[in-house]
This record gives sequence, C-alpha cells and structure tokens, in this order.
Amino acid sequence: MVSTNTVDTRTRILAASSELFRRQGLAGTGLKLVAQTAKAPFGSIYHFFPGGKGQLAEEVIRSSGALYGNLVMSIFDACPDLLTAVDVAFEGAAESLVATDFADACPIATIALEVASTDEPLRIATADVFASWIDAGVARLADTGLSEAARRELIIGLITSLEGAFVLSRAMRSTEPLIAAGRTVRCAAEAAIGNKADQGPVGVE
Amino acid sequence: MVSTNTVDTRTRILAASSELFRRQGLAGTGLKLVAQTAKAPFGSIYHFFPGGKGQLAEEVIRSSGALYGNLVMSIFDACPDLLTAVDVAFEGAAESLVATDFADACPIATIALEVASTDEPLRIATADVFASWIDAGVARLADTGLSEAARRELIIGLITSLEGAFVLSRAMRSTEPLIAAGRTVRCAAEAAIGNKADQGPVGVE
DNA sequence: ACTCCTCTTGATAGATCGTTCTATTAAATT
DNA sequence: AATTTAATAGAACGATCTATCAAGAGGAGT
Repeated sequence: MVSTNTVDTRTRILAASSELFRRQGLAGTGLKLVAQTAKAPFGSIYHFFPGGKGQLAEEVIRSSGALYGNLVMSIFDACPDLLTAVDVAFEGAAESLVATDFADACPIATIALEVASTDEPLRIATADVFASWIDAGVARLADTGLSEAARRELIIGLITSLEGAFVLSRAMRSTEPLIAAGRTVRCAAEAAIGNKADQGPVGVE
Repeated sequence: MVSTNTVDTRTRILAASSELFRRQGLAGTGLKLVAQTAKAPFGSIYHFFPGGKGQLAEEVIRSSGALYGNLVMSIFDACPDLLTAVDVAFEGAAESLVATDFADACPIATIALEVASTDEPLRIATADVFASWIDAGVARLADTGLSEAARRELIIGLITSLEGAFVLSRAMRSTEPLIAAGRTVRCAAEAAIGNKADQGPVGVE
C-alpha cells in the first residue's frame, strides 16, 4: 500500500541486468556486478529469481525484448507513411547510439549470439522475441496493401539490417553503418510499394 | 624439413579458438576448453600467445576476419554480375549455416558485440576487420560504374544485412531471415544500378 | 504479544576462470 | 658431444563465478 519512492528491487535487478547484458554480454556479466549495479543485496537475486542466472536472463530477454519491440513499433505509429518510418527508425537508432556512447543498441542481440548454440531455453526466448517483432511488423504494415509474404519479407529485411548495423556501428563507433542500412531498407520498401500491383511472386527470373 | 602430417600447434589453437569463440562467445569460452579442443597442451597457449587470452582473441579476430572476408569476396569473383553475387552470397550463407546446424555464421560478430564496450584493443580489431571488408568491397565494385559513395553504401548495406540475418537465423534456426535479407539487398543493388545515370544524390524527394 | 510472510543481508561453498610457475622432452646449433 | 632454444606438460595460485545458506528486519493479521 505504501508507495515507496524507490523502484521495486526485482525491477531494479531486471533493469540492471538488461543494461549490463546488452553492453558486455551474458557470460561476461557476473551476478555480483548485477547486484551492485541494481543496489540490491546479492541474495535478493536468488530470492526473486530462484532459477538463477538462467531465469534472470530469460526474463530480461522477454521483457526488454517486448519493450524494444514496442519502441520501434511506436515509430510506425508516429509516422505518416512507411518510408519516413524507416528513415526515422534508423536515424533514431543512430542518435540514441551516439547519446549512449555506442553502448545501447539492441537489448538482446548480444545474448542471442551467445546462447544460440549453447543454451536452448534462452535461444528459444530470443527466437520468440524476434518472431513477435516480425508478427507485429507484419500486422502493422497491413494498410500498405502488400501481400503478407511481401510485408513479412520487408519487415525481416528491416530488422536484420538494423541488427547488423548495430554490430558494425558499435564496433566502428560510427553511425555510417546505420545510415547506410537505413538507405538499403528504404530502397527495398520503395521497390515493394512500387510493385504493389503485381500479384504473383516477386522473383524476376 | 620433415613435413608433418599434423597441423602446427599454434594454428590448431587459433582454429579451435576461432570456432569456439564464434559459437559460444569470448567470455563464455575458457582456455582450458580451447586447449582441449585444439588437442594442445594447456601451457602451449601461453607459450605461443604470451599476451594471454587478449592476444589470442585479437589474432583470432584478425586472421579469421581476413579469411571470411576473402571467402565472401571470392563469391564476387566467381559471379558474372553484382546481382547474382548477392544472391549466391546469401544462399551460400544459408546453406553453410544449415550444414553446421546453425552454428557457423560470422566468425567475429559475437566477439564484436561482446567487446564493443568493454575491451578497447579488441574493439579496434573488430573495427579494423569490418573496415577492411568495406574497403575490399568498394574496390571490388569498381567496375559497376557507381560512384564511390554509392558503392560504399551498397557494400555496407550488404554486410549489415548479412550480419543481422545471421543473428536472427541462428536464434530462430531458420534460413528465412537470410533469404529475406538477401532479397532486401538485391532490391537496393537493383535500384543503385538502375540509377547509375543519375549523378547527384540518390534521394528521390 | 505472537505468528506468519516477504524481503533483506552477507558469509560461504565449490567450481572454474585466467595466469604463472617449474620441470621435462625434442630439436637445432655450436 | 655440449649447449642453447623451442615446445610440451600440467600443477598451483589467487581471483571470480554461480549458487546456497542461515539469520534478521519489518509489517500484517489474529
């Protein structure tokens, strides 16, 4: 009942983990540092996450994955059309990357690569997040009049370009990859809209 | 003089590290496992790499980065034109990913994300590799008649799409992201070639 | 007052990490 | 043959990791 002015300990642990995991990876982040960053007692981690690091990581993946998906999707809500949404998405990503000294990119990409071949439950969690992003994007693009296959291809192209651009931009400490990737996706989007009339498969053999 | 039928120990350590690092990350791979995988005595790691894990990782990044760059670049040599090269590159990546049970993708992407904000020497190493890929690609596309800026944008778009598609494909255990990313890059390449005559900026306002 | 119950707190265990160390064997050089 | 160098081999060290444990603080309800 008493509304404490401080945030929930559990939430603090989750937030600290999310930030640390995406900056230095899952295996590279110790729980001691998590507790310290969250200003939480060490034992509280195992109080709220009895499943240990695995459970903590899975909740981080799913919660921050959903959060980031909503963030990107809100850009599409705020933009009049698809093309400007693509531009704004990549420009916004570039800005926030610079603002955080090239640290805060995708919250789950680092974890996804780490666990893809080593931890099946966590791999599934990252796969679920990516799948939900794709589904949300396909639904969001319904008003474009494109076929579902075309929308799916487009949104996957956008996500993959964004993810890959994060890799290069963080490594090179430059927004150039993000800008170039944005232009690439824009080209694909323009082509898709231009070919709207075509019904059949896209492939030009 | 005597040509041993076995490979150099140093090379074995490097190869084992490269494979392990890209599958389970840098922080997630212990040197004990490296020695064991390389069938090398543990002490030999520090004999050949006195700088420890850092030196080993840097050599892995630079050597396997150069190797992978040459691999992708050889596709462009074997293809008659840019468009088919793009197709072959993404299809080949999809095939080799399936062949290795979605394990062997880009040899340095996982490391790049891990070290981007935590280890400056290694971050620089990954940045150097990406920069060399871009430079090589720009040079390779010289015969397209595109401006250097256009070539650069195109090749960065290709690399970022490929990297991002690896992330999603490995996580989802599906080649769909790689296929979709390939189509996206193909669209951008077609648009670039189509606009070859235009001299000014690409933007169609 | 008393009993739950949630949460806090830090010590501690046991394993593994990167690193260093000494000792031994193999090869090359003088 | 003698000596130096390269490589092998793994034990040992301190630090850090995940995970567990026991003990206590604070409130709510009876």
